[in-house]
Amino acid sequence: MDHRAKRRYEKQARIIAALAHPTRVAIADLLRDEELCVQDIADRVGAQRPNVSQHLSVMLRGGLVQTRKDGLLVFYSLRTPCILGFLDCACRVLEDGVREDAELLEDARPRGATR
Amino acid sequence: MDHRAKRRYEKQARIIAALAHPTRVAIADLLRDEELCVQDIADRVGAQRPNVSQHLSVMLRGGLVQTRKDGLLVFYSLRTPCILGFLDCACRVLEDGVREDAELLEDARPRGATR
DNA sequence: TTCCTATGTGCGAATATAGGCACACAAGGT
DNA sequence: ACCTTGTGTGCCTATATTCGCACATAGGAA
Repeated sequence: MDHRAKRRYEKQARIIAALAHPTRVAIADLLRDEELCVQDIADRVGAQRPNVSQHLSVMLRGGLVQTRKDGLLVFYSLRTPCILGFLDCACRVLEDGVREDAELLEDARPRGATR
Repeated sequence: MDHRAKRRYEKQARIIAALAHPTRVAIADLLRDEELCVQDIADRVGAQRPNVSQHLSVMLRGGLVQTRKDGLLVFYSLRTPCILGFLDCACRVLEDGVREDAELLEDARPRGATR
């Protein structure tokens, strides 16, 4: 593998990893169409401030979010909407999985069986 | 946060995490438009068979790839093309980052300076 | 058939990395 | 002076990653 390609894969993986955590997925979903400060995110996610702050710093380092300071508060917002495509694609993968499982069950229950 | 939503975020994060590694990004890029067996992937990625096999098992468990056995070989292929959207979006994030940095440098070099 | 090779995968151990928690501190508002 | 907000630090635990080795399987050759 090319050395330049290797570097690119590392950077891409770093960005993807910035979203590879349940709390960070929840944060991205919260920021779908509004900007929020750390305390609000912590309240809605159900985590503690330092924890949320750390996750936000990971997402900020990855370039997924941007900040806007307003007095005492720091508002976070998504930097590009295509990040939501991650979540939607993940949902599609999940849907494909359940559809496949459903088809397997169809085969096991040939006709008319209700239970 | 709702308990059901929490579960969904965990599942989404698990799928995203299945791609959050340089080697796995490289594998997804290799499988962009062709199916490959483990040995070929190992050769092109520059890793060892057991290592690639483990990464593929992670991607398989996450539902990102599917397998097709043909005699001695096991061919892996992407299960849904929207996964490539992950990579493309990651590239866009990177591009936005360099564009932003370039703009900052523009401000620092007002006019006509070449070096 | 028997032997041999190639492929893929599971297992165990060592290392590296991430997550979570508690605390303290800086900045800004009242 | 006091409170709120956000962030940094240190510590511990859990998980991920890699490697070497061994094993099962499938195909070909003698």
